[in-house]
Amino acid sequence: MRIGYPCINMTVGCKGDRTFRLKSYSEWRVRETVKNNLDCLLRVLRFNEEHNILFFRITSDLVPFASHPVNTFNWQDYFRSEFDDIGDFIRKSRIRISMHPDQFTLINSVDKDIFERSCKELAYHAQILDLMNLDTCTKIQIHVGGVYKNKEKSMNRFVKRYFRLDSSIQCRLAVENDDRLYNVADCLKISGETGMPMLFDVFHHSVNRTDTTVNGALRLSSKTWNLKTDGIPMVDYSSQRIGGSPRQHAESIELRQFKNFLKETFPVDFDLMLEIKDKEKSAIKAVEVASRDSRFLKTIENWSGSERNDKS
DNA sequence: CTTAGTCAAGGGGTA
DNA sequence: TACCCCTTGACTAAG
Repeated sequence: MRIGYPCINMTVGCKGDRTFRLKSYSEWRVRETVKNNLDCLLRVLRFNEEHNILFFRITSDLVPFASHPVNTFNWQDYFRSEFDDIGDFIRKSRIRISMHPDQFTLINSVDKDIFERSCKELAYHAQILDLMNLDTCTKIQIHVGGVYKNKEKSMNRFVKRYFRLDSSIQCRLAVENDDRLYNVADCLKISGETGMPMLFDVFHHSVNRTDTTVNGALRLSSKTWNLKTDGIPMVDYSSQRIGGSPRQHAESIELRQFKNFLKETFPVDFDLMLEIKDKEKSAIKAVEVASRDSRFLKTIENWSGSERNDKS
């Protein structure tokens, strides 16, 4: 078990998701922004390694307008050595990476143009991971998409469209249950029809549930991950914001609940993404709690003495 | 300098 | 049809 958080670190003092307005687009601006974002990403990854945070979601905003026609700059070649270096660091530290395209990436959209744009956006995500030479255990997680007034048809459209995607994208995709439309059972069905692993989101399950328990859903989704090609399952975790609307994420991790979750899911192994607003602060607390859990300990201890700690 | 409006991209629910 | 929610700042022009 690795523990991590998404995209942003609030301690290190740099932002890895800087962007700008379309109106102020220039090649120079892309170059400067991507340089900043890649530098920052490496700093954040170093911070994470030092704190035993070995799971991290890379922001989709790494390259501004990456899949937009306005961006004709060949950032892939220009930053090749930076991507190489970051990838080397990730592999050496045994950090697990995921990405999560924004909600307008919809491969089941009834609108062909939206599907086309989504393909480009997914290609961009896969390209980032390819440039870092990361394997297929590195996942790009997406939701099923909209219902468009006919859920069954929309699920079938998702499956059909999946098979039209480039294999470099297919091999990295995981489908995640969302908080309103497609629950665990729906995603398991799609997983069965496509062969893609299902990423279980504990919080979404609590607001868009089936009659399966957390543990049941976890076990079912775990079976969809091929250990060799997909790695151990990824799981998203959050709790509800106190006093907030039912779908809002918590400000900080609720430790009592988290301990309970660890107990409840034992001994199923997975990598856990904490979708909590205060980011690395909660991740550090969770690592502290999990350091009494054998799944987490095994991960850390198995790696001592390996390359990772061989820095002298 | 501070502030408020705006920003590439969607879907769904409600009034 | 119009607006709000999800979520998230941070960019940018205006004051």
